[in-house]
Amino acid sequence: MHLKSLIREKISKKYFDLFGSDPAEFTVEISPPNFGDYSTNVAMVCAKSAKTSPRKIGEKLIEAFKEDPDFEDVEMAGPGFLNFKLSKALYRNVAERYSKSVEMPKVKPQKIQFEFVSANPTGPLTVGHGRQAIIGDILSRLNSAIGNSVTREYYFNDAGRQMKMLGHSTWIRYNELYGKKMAFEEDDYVADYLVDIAKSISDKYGDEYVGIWNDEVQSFFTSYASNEIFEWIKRTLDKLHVPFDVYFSEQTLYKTGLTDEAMKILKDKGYIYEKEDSTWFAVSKIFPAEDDRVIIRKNGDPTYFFSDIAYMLDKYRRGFEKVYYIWGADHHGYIPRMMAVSKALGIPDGFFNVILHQFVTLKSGEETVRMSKRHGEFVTLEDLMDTVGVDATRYFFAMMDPDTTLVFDVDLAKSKRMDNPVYYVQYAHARISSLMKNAKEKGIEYERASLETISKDEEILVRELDEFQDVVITAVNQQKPQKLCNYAYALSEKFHSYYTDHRIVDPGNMELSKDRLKLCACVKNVLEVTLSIIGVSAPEEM
RNA sequence: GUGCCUGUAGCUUAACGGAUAGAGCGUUGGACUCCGGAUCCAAAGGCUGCGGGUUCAAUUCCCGCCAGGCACACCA
Repeated sequence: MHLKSLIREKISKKYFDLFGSDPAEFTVEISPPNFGDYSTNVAMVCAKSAKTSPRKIGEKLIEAFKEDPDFEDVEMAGPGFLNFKLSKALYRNVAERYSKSVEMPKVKPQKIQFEFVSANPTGPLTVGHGRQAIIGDILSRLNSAIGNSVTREYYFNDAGRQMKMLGHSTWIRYNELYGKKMAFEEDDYVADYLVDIAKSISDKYGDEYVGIWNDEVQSFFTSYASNEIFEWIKRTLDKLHVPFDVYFSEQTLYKTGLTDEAMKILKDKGYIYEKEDSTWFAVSKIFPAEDDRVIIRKNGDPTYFFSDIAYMLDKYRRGFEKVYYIWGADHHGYIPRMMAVSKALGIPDGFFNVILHQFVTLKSGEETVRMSKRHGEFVTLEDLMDTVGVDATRYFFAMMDPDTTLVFDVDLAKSKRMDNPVYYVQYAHARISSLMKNAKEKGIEYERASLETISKDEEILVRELDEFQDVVITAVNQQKPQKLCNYAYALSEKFHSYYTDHRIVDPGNMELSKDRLKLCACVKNVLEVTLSIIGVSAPEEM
């Protein structure tokens, strides 16, 4: 059993026996050095309800644990912490388990959805999308791993104004190829990648569209360009190892009649009204401080917000218990109106969730690269991956709290030196792999080692191994992928330190060697699982 | 002006409300005739932006300031 859980259960039970009630919420954690192995604050948090002092509670618990063979020693220290020293047998059990496999904690399964990236096919993915892709991907991996049923979804607008501008811009580039200069319209896309697409059209269809602009040409250029770009986006995601289960097109909502249905529901409930020739959704009826929003424009075109309403209804109808929208921080103003939508549609609280992440800038040397999509001056996600590699790209996006702005240090990510955390962690794994190989060559079989020689320094490692489940749960609950990176780093750190102080494969002491190898195998297993969730490779050699 | 996010060592940052705020870079000084030196050990460097409050205990929770980022469209 997980050591902390074991200690926790023993405390709860003893406490109930002694005081006739359950203890208040308390913690069990790894002690600081020289305070035993694990410590709890139970005596302090229960003092008030038990109407006695922490010291008295602690003394009684210590007395009650005297005969427990799992605890070699229990002491009280500081303001009332109880510090436990665990038996060797417990440590052996834990190590034994991790040497075989790494179990994921399991939760009551839920059907959940993560919707992320969702970039419209008007241009390549940027580094900002990259951050979002990694956050979404890791949270998806985590939730699948603990037993939830996860759908990864990519939503895109394939109707509407932006698409039209994309088609028009491509057509202009196409005409340029034939020497016909035309003016871009105000919101057209001027970026260079459209030149390539125009060339490809020219290669296939020649000059048949030069100087001709009508609805048919419009729709041809729009769909040609968006298809090309979408393929490009998908290749990039593939390269980044971010798969999607569903690519959901906005048009579907209109084709299936879901938009009409959503409109009817909201109308019946009185959330829809007409004003100034437009149709409005009454956000203020739910959140008085918020402004109402237009869903059908004067010209009869629906806004994207209207699609989003129907899309939420669709998600709900599909039976998800929870949906997560992962958005860049610039979208945060969208949250209240979407929350209002979920309430207006009668969707239960807890269904609609948003995970926001702050922006990304790139740093190379002293120079900070600013993103400017508008002028076609931005670094694509693909360029970044080609420069620093997939592992570093993923790790660097994963290792920072989504709530903080991320300065992506390109030079650091590229470096194969010790200051690069990716290599530090991978190096630990490669080093252990090398040990295993070494042992194999010498014919040392360690799988069935007894672990009798386990002592203080090994226990440090075992405690760190046993943190794994907690880290996973915390990462999921707080939606913080960086917890995994921090953990992988901490475990690697403890291994490197252990390695330096102890000779693992010692021909002069076979029993010790086997025990140590077995322990290293545990570390390797946990590192592999952790890295696999981060989506970074665990190399045998580097 | 309103809302959201963030202020921790010179730099990048960690810390389910817990004990002496933990790392890396940089600086200084050390460690393999032996398993991968891409490693390890040590030193120096902190009124955790400021001021209140809650608590046995606050970097963490609450309130007010200050600073930076972002958003406030019939664009997404």
